Amino acid sequence: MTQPIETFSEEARGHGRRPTMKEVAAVAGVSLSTVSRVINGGPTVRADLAERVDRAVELLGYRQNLTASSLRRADGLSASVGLIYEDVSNPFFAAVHRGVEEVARERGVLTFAGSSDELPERERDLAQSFGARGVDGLIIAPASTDHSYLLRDRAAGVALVFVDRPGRFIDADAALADNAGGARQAVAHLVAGGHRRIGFLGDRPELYTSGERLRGYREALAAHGLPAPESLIRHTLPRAADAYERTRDLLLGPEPPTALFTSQNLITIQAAQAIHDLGRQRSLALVGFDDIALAGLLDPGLTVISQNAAGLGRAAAELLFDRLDGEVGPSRTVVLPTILIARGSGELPPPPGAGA
Amino acid sequence: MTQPIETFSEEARGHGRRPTMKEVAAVAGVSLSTVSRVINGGPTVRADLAERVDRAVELLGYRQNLTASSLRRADGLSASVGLIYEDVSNPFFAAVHRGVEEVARERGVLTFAGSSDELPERERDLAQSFGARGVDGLIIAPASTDHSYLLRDRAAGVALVFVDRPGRFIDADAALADNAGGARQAVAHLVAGGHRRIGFLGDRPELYTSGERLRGYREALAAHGLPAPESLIRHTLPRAADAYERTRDLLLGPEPPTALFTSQNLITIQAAQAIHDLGRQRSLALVGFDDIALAGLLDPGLTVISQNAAGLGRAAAELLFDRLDGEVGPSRTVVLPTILIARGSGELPPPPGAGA
DNA sequence: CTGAAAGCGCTTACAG
DNA sequence: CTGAAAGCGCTTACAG
Repeated sequence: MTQPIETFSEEARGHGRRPTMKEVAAVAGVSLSTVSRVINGGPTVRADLAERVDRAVELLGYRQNLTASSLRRADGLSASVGLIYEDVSNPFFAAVHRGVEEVARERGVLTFAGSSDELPERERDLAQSFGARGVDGLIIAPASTDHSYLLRDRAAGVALVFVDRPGRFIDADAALADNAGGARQAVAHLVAGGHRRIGFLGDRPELYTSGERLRGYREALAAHGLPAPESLIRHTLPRAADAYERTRDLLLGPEPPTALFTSQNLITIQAAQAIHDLGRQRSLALVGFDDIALAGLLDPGLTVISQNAAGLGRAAAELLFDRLDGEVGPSRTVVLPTILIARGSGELPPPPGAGA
Repeated sequence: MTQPIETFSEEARGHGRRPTMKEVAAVAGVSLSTVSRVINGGPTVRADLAERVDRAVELLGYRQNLTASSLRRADGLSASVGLIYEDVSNPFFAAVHRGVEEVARERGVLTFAGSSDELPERERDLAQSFGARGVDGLIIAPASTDHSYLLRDRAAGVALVFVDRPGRFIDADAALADNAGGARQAVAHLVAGGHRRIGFLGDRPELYTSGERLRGYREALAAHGLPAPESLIRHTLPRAADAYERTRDLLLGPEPPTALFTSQNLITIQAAQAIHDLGRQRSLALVGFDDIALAGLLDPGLTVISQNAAGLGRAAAELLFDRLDGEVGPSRTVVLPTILIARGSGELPPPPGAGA
């Protein structure tokens, strides 16, 4: 393993200025107004003047200053939206980001992303920073538990949509997965496979998604007349990395489950590692929420509840643009269904003597 | 599986206005200048006036308009940087993003991200959009093959750093992984394990990283006196998804390799799937460039060349902020080392009769 | 220390 | 159709 290497090469850096519209006007020999009309595709400019402007733009390498433009513009729009979520490097949020971007791009709108690290104060800082930069809308996967601070921004005309988790203490549009339904699918699947002791491994329970998935887990057990003792339920605190230890606790405890439902991609990865290290990958059933790369290549393959992350991003962006287009109706919540993908780990039977 | 559900609830949306500094001044009974001084932490404001301003800010819910602010500011800085890369949903770039954000955050600088989809024209559009919004700097993982279009932006004072791949036709700072070195590590490892027919599966060869990794592959084979016939080399065209088919071509062809080096995370995933589907996971050695979640849980585990993606992002951001801090020296290239992580797939021996 | 005035780069009524 | 002027929300010399 080598050390970092630095190589050097030469070139002076000019700290010049960007040409202004005024300079373009001077070069083209027209007024500032005319240049503005040409740049903004105004309908009524004589062909030869437009031509002169275009040449001057080309010559000077002029680029419109959008911040100055939106400052004076009647609609005040900046053609940008802010996206705030927990962690850029979580593949789930990356896919949400992708979905938002796809829709925004079609409208020539730029996406600014920032991660909150699950810290309420960082979420607020980011929302404020985006607001101070004049974004037209905000898409937030909430970390904080009180979003009333956003009421002012919305009153100021900033469109607002929540994704993955709804806002709290604010009534706003949201795009959510069917978290409880997905959890019910997972548990029902394990019950159908003969399991009666099914463990739950989740995030901090205050998190909306984690709470909903726990609710679905409990509902499904109740629907099948099975108990849900607290001894089968574990929460990772404070980070998903703890899932490795929590899995060991559960499996090495006095009354271990015969199957495990893990509520999130990073937790599933840790749990799978722990199960593997205990040599239990063929004797403990596992269903995880969120699909994961390589899940199909494990032996057995990893059974998952897949949510449509890019779809959530797209749905959130569509809700947002509806508002920017003038939609003034009551707030809407879009709930996307989940899919169970059976690959083997969720179909392992309980050991002969277990259960009942 | 249920249909998407929409639920409605009620609340009127106010499309009001954000309070201005002028209004704060009126409420506080001071001049605009004084408010500006208080907001920007100016040194010389009488305590009681500052107090009145603070109260007015609180009362009105005033938030500074940063676009107007940077428009008039002497340094013209906007405290934001733009990040352009191929795909938000590729975990490698997500980790780079994360690294950039960590460093930017420490300086109160916001990160705006956009993906180029590997399209040169989209990269240019994004760079232009970011420029029009007044970013202080641009960090680019290049898709295009000619970056001279950025010379103007840099002349206008925009700091510029490339990450993962260097810029072309422009002399600029860059943060790169030791691509060729990592590939040499991979091949040397396989050769040491007894392999003499080692296949290469890479991206489009025009891509810098892919080209470098191919070069490292060839150099390592040459260094060990082994031939590198074209029949052992495959490129995915146009997308990594083709890697599945290319792997089959290679393994089912007339003179199949006994080991495979895959040059990128998405390609490795496809190749591993193909190898698995052919039932060759225990008889074909595999080393992939880039680490992947769950790689350790495969059987055998996946041996990889790991690059420090977050480190690349951090290094790029540090180069950028050095420039913004006034560093005017020649351009610098930081090269980060790679690490080989042996997990099993790269240590499989060639079959008894194979090779020389 | 404070305020009135000019001006950042643009768009938009308003005359012509 | 075109241009001169006002003004978006702010910062920054410049007087006082």
